[in-house]
Amino acid sequence: MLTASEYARVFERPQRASDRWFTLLWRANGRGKSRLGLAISKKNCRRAVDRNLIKRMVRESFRRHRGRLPAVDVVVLTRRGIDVADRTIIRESLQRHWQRLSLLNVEPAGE
RNA sequence: GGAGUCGGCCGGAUGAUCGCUGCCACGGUUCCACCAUGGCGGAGGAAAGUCCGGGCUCCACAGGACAGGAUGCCAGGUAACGCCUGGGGGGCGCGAGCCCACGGAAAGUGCCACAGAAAACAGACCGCCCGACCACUCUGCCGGCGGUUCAUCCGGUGGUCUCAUCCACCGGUCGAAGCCGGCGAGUGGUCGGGUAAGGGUGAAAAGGUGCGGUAAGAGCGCACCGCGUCGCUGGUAACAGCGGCGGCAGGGUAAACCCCAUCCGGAGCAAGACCAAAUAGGGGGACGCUGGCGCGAGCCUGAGGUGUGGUCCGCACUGUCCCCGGGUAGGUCGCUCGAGGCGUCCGGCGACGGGCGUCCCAGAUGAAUGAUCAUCCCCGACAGAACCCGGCUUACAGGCCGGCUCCCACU
RNA sequence: GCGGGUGUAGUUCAAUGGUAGAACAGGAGCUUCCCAAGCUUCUAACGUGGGUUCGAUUCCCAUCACCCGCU
Repeated sequence: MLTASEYARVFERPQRASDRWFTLLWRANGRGKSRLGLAISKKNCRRAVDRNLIKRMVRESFRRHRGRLPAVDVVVLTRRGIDVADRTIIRESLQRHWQRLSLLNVEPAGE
């Protein structure tokens, strides 16, 4: 996702799912493919190195699961404690999120 | 071999596949955008903290002064600095070496708790010394009175045999106790003076040590050191050395106010420049409209139009078109060739400067480095560019190189 | 990117450069048949590291943590 207005459209009327590490907000976009947005707050993750690392991991994981996802705009938010979590745990958490998202029936993007 | 100190450097490596991103080339459609293929790149020594200094951009500005802030031994380096280099001075360390906001307290103001006699301006609590007086004590000295016994000594006379010796007597000398007077010493007290050596308090109380000197003392005198001042010499200078003179000024604190010298305009790439939808509003022009008022700009009124509604009534809204400028969303530039890196030569103790050669080495903008696999090792710390650069500071697994110092052992 | 503020007992706050204090909380005791309240008493702190000073919570520098503002 590229612009502030696209993010705002998701935050306006999102569907959501969360676990200990991440909160995912999504909304159908009617474009025929899924798009990713990141919101890694400085409050939950103080060091720039950790924020960049999490963004890389989310991007890579999204890239590998993208083919099975419905046509939604999804925004990934972090929760507190993410900066001290183990990498493999974060990776598994992301995989569960994508699998769950791919099984959902997403209603078309009605305004 | 051990301990230490200073300086420099590295910050996992290699390969394969799938991805992300910038530029270039050639294509896919004609340009842009986008896509494909190929090539070349793609986080740090601190990218960090934002503590200083500059470049760049915009705003302001004749010059000066005040206010405010910063800096503060000297010289140099630099675009500049609160940085660096070299030197001086002080402190610490056996040493290599390390540390220092290191101008001014005879311009003024403030503060210095407790203790102490006294904390800033010269004084004096104890003590020491001198003098006077009073009281007491005492051995000592002098003079007078007194004068016993013994011994000594001197002189005389006599005896024994001249002398010597011995004996006796006389005189003198000496002389105990006691009394009187004077002197002296000591102790205590009062008063008057002289001292700042010593004691004690403190972080700090009118230089230090020694000798002389003195009633006791004192730079009172002298020597050395310290201080001040003058001169000479060395040094660009800070400063150092030597010599003369002065016996000696006068507490500390300026990271308390302050004084002196030097420097500083303000903001920051979200600076700034440009392009520019939709909606509302501003300016200008043209056109259109029932009636009324007005010379006119215009005002009032309705009609007309749009929406609601099956239709009428009703209700709500309302000139149309074109141009201009500001400007929001959004976008483009600024944006990386630079006080640049590497190599080499020259100048300089050095920081650094100069010449030549060579290289182009991140430029994102919801913000790029990841995933999987293989091999190796010491199994990988602190940590992610956001306009750029020079410093400082802070964080950091492990490792490499070099200089120097101290100790131990052996040769 | 720029700028400001605050760190003191377990908590909330004070304090001219000269012994760090108050309230609440906690412990012990008294009081009560017991509890509460009350009374007495005790414990406990200057974020960290340097420097200036005789002496620093206070002054200066650095650093760490937290909070806030502008764009």
